[in-house]
Amino acid sequence: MTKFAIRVYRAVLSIPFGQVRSYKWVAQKAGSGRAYRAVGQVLKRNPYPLIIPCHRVIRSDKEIGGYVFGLKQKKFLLELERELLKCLAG
DNA sequence: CAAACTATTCAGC
DNA sequence: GCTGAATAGTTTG
Repeated sequence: MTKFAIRVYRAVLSIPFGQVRSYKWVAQKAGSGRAYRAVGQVLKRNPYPLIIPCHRVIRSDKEIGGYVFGLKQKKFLLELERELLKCLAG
């Protein structure tokens, strides 16, 4: 657990429901906008991949980077949140 | 401290 | 659309 990791977790947890951010975004909030690589590292090695919405973090190209449980799950969660958002919002 | 690793991103063709 | 180069932090020896 490092300061950078904590910052990354806070940034990721700050992502609203149904929303997605890029690693660069998280890295910037974490402190260094050029540590997107480290962000991925910290995310993949995060102590609690469940309490952290790491599935809301995707590549800048809108591409799925990776996921602890599998890319399919990540995509599924993203689509699920969008669908749920539509049901809740409108 | 140094080397290796990484769920990325930008630039050139 | 693909290939090559660059950045910053964690991890391991």
